[in-house]
Amino acid sequence: MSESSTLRPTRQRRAITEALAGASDFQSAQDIHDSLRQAGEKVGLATVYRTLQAMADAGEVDVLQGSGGESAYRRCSTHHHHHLVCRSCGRTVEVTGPAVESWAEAVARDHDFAEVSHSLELFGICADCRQQ
Amino acid sequence: MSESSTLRPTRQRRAITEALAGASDFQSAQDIHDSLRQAGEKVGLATVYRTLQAMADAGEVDVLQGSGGESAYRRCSTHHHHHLVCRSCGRTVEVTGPAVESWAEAVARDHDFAEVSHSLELFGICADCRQQ
DNA sequence: TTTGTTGCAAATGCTTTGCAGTTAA
DNA sequence: TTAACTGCAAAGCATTTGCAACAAA
Repeated sequence: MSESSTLRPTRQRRAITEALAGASDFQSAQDIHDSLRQAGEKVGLATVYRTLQAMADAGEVDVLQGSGGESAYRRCSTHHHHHLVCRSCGRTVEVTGPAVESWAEAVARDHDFAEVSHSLELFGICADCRQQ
Repeated sequence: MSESSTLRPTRQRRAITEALAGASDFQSAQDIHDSLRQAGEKVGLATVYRTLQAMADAGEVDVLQGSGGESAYRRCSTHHHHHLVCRSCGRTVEVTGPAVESWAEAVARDHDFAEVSHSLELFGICADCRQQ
């Protein structure tokens, strides 16, 4: 938990950042660890976890909760948005939903809740996967 | 994974169902196990997990993915809806969002995705928790 | 030098499973 | 009797943490 102290740009940190930049879809910490391995970069698994967590705290990456207790990370634009994920191939599309945002706020107001945030993910089968 | 075979109404099964019925909010498998313990019902933790999973498969309960790799269960009305959960006390309110449903369908259509489902949860601080 | 970082291995914590005994049908 | 169900304890997994060696500032 290194608060907002000093973050050092180390080799490992850079490698992980690049691995995320190169991937188009969500990847688990272990996926990233494997990628780095194959790319010849030696980075400890614990370091991958720690770094990913730090990046998530800093809002540099998005976190998606898998159903098996594992988290998937993805480098993301900073503005608020959601994802449409293909259940079959994992392809991900970034989507925004103004309608949802305002709806969420209205609901929160109705029930007198403050500091409302929301998590929303859409799942389906993409056109490509349907064809075969 | 006992498909659509025969489901037997046992003492344990009943106890778990009642524990869920008595609770108003989401509870983890372990929470339920504890409740049963205190209520004098002796049910194995593994059984609680197996039963909860079976009920989830049957659509009798809702499953919420916690951030720490743990699942929370709740007896739920069968119609489609979402939840507004208090981050502080855990109080849960069931909400529906016609706007969200139609938005989700529209997005899916735009990107040519089929069989679209979505998971949506709202989190905030309820009025009671804010007062203290 | 000082302090954040890293790697490894050990330790967590939640959930699943193997197996033998138990129970509903 | 038979096929599910149960409990216990032993895995299984993803993730976290302690600690000594390291590296950036």
